[in-house]
Amino acid sequence: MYICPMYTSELIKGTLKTIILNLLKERGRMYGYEITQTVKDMTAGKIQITEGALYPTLHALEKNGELATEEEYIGKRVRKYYTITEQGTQTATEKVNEFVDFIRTMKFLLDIEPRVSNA
Amino acid sequence: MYICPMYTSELIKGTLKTIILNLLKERGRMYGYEITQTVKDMTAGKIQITEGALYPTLHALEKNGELATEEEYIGKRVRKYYTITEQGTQTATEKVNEFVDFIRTMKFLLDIEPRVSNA
DNA sequence: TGCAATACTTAAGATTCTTATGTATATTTG
DNA sequence: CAAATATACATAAGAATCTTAAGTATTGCA
Repeated sequence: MYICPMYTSELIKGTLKTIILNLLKERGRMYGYEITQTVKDMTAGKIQITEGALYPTLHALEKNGELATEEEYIGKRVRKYYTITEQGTQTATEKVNEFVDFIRTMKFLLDIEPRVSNA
Repeated sequence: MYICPMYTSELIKGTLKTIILNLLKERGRMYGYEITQTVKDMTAGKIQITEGALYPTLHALEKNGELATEEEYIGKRVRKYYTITEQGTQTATEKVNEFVDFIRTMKFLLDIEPRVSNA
């Protein structure tokens, strides 16, 4: 089995929105820093979302109506919680479906799996 | 099952080199236009490599010593055949392995599959 | 008390793609 | 047989998305 320390940035490119939307769809409510840490933990450090990539993406998703925010004070520090909207939930489903289909196509194209059937 | 006409460009981003190298590794000798058509056919049009993306990538791979070229005349028209080098073969294997690992990680992260084991 | 972790923001630069344009030959079709 | 389409290459401008970097400030720990 191939072990890799961290994926080349090209690979993760294009999946960031999918990851964020899906995580918020399944977990309900999260703040930015929490997202980076959760993804890092769940992937054993293989996917590390940088802050420079995360926050602009969160802002874009909010502006687009797929996420909503509520600020909360933890002591003196602001924390911005994100929740997914109805529209965001729909987008999340679509993006995951597209990704699943993409994986199937790539597996065939790269000849990774024996082609079982056309189902 | 989800049917999609063509993937959003973000998804394919980052897999172009992997696709090209692997195809040349398995098929031996191909020219640029042939690569675009083969990928289009194999993916039922879901992945369409544009020429603006293909040729610069081929040139970069050649410059990097992963591909070698030989020109051939088909009538009056030049055709540039690409073959993979030893170094390119190694890179192809690495990139495919990384992609397979990436798929596994993403499936877990997106909760697409039931987690069977940690193998 | 100083360093690491938490928590957010934004700007500059790199990479990789799309879109567009250019050139030219070969084939098909009305 | 002329026009449209397909084949075949190349490259430049612009868009999108990420990395790197720099800034600000609070909190926890050794």
